[in-house]
Amino acid sequence: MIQPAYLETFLRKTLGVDPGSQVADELRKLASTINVQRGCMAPIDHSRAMLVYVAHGATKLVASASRDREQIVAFHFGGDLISVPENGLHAFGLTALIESTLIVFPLNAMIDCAQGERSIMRLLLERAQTALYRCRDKAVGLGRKNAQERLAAFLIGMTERIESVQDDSYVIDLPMSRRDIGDSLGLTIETVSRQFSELRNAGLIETEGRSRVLLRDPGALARRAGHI
Amino acid sequence: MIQPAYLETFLRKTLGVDPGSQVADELRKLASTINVQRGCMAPIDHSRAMLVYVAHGATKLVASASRDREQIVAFHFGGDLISVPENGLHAFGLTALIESTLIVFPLNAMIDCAQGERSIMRLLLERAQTALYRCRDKAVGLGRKNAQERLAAFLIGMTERIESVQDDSYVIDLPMSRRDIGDSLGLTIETVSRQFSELRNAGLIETEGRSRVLLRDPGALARRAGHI
DNA sequence: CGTTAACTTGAATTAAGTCAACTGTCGTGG
DNA sequence: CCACGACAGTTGACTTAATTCAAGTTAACG
Repeated sequence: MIQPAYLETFLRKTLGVDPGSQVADELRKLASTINVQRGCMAPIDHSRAMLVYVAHGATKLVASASRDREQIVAFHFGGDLISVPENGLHAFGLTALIESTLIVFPLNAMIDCAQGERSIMRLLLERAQTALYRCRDKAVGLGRKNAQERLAAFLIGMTERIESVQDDSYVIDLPMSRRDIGDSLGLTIETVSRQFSELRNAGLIETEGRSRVLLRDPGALARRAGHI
Repeated sequence: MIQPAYLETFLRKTLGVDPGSQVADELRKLASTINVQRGCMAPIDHSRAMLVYVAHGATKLVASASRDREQIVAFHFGGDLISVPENGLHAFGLTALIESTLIVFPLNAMIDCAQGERSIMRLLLERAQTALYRCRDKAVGLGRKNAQERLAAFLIGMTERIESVQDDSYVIDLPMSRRDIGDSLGLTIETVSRQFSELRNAGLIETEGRSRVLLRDPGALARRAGHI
């Protein structure tokens, strides 16, 4: 079930557009709000670049390097803006990790109609920069870090994005599976599992069930992440 | 020796700004044009994000994962725009591969003064998207491709950017060393060398001296690159 | 409470890294 | 213009981190 309010909130709060303005009207025409169930791929037209706003939920942006070799390029959470490229070297797909509401715009049409609005252009540019910086950090991890450093960096990064504090140690409820973590870190599911065990044995983390992780010593974890 | 004309050309041709306008004047005040010798790091203030235009030359953007583990995040050539982040998780440095002329702007100040100009904002956004897409493709390679696929993809990618045709086969003069290629592909110098030899033995490429590569069978090379 | 899929653990394999020796290229100075 | 030196690149032998294959466990859901 789609809350039409999501689009209005996005226009007003995120883009800072006057709901009565002509730009708002044009953007409403371009937008399609979709609800995607856990594990389902968002039905996105991949023949042109799209801009997706995560109104609510969590998603993964997956590239297929080839048959059964997938690389998760980024995870996204409520409030994030995702730029989904048209298919090029690799095929991209956007999949919901939990039930999510997404607002989808054709990127170029959206820019055409927003280019007069300073606040929108500025926001898009800032978000693109953030995505670029995150992607670069990911590249550094994939290129030059070992399995343990990658997992530690992943946990630290996730904590910054979905943290909730509980008696002086950070608690995160990961919406993604071990397979997703592996596909994001360029590792196999088994290696991810072994590294979880090592961090657990070292007393740096605890786990509860499949998804909950408690960071018992964030400082030590950050050191293992190989951040200078 | 710095050609002052570079800045004017950048303002007029790349940004599409009227040289007599107030914006042009403000941008001139923000810009610093520097000449960087082969192998030297550009003297950039890393306490804030910078935007660098490569007026002429070739550069590498390097992140230090930690002592003697460097990851090259991107290569750039004349006409490219680079967004150099302020130091965060990793320390970044921009180094010239050959003697280069760079025009450096503080990113935020530049956006402040350009945000009224549609063409500039649009250009910056497009360039940021391109950088993001390239970075994602790099992440896919680093996460899910083997050494040979990485080198093949690298050669194909470089050909698209610095190609010159010579009797029906592509010829590229790589401005970077084997070490740079390794640091970009997340491999050691020895592995890069072995993969060059394999591609050579397979008849897909020939090499002349240290830097020249002839692509004898670009189609087969692209197939080895693992592009779908 | 049972079933299934997700996760974990262990043993064997492999791709890439490391260490070490050798060779080729390129720039310099005789 | 050639010879030399220094460094970049290549090749080989060995090591290792992560993958693969194969059993177990455990968590979550009906």
